Amino acid sequence: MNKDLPDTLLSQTDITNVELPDNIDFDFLEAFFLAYRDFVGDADKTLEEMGFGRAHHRVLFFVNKNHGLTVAELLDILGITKQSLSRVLRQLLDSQHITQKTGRDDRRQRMLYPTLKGRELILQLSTPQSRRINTALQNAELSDPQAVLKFLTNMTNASQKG
Amino acid sequence: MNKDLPDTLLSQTDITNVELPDNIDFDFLEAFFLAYRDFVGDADKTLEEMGFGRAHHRVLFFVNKNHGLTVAELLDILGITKQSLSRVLRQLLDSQHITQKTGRDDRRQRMLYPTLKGRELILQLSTPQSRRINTALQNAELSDPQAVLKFLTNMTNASQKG
DNA sequence: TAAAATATGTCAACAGTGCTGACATATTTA
DNA sequence: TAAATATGTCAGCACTGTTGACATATTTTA
Repeated sequence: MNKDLPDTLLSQTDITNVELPDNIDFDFLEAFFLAYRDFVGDADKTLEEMGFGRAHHRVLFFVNKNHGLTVAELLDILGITKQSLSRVLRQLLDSQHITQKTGRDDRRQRMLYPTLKGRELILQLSTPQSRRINTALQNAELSDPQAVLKFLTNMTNASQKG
Repeated sequence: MNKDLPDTLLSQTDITNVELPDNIDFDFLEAFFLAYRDFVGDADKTLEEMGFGRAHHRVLFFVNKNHGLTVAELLDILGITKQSLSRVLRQLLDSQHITQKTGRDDRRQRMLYPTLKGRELILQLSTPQSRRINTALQNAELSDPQAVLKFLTNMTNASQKG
């Protein structure tokens, strides 16, 4: 491949030693990526057995955490469009992991609730993730473990407004 | 939709108050998701202007962080297959953000390097992410900010082995 | 009350990024 | 020399995201 160029002699001006201004903690960026990669991976095996993907996990997670969530609120949290949500939510309704109730105040709204089946599934999905977090916290020898939660909360756009 | 059921009377056994064993910190799980969602979102606008996606970002990030990375090493870090990588890496090579050199020891290997153009791009992509992290760390009032990095490092599979 | 706005749902087409399987080339190792 | 390895490519497919268009039920506004 790329037989045109004698690639051991590829333009040395590209593989450059030019110093760029750089006050960026790449180690931290890397750690955040790797941490999240393995964190979400904890649930993959269970999800695959259910025929679900990570999108189902996220939907079920937030419905479980926030009983009575409306569709619009869920879309806002997930940061996706209703068309993206529809397929995944439809499957979770069909599989009876989630149920809907018509809104009391506003009958246009669909309030979402996890079923017992759904609650059991999200517990199963969350358990290895929670265990990973607890182990990581313990081994980090933090004087104040709550500070890590505060850091994570500060990372969201919503928190940066305040 | 779903006119068959009087959904205000949907099976109350599904919307259950049954207590499940639950020692899971859902707030922490949520915060981690939201933090990562907004963290990666920082780069989206720049990526879109370049005609790139988040996969390009990840590839360029690790090549920049680890000059001379081989393809196999990169695949291992990213946790994807070579077929998945190929399209993205091909585009980054074509756009001259990354260059290859044949391995010195093993001429089968392709050692990957960022070009000056690539280094400038990854700096541009990483700057808002780094700023977000620094602000979040400061506002978390940590006695030891390095402990957060340690926590994140502990979250990876590799670290859990030790 | 009629019209406009809102919340939700659905269809269609498409894009980005992952997967598996199969096969090819160059190079190194046994 | 034969087998193993590192890489690349093609084809087909799955999951999850997008936009645009349109429909229905309900609420709000004029």
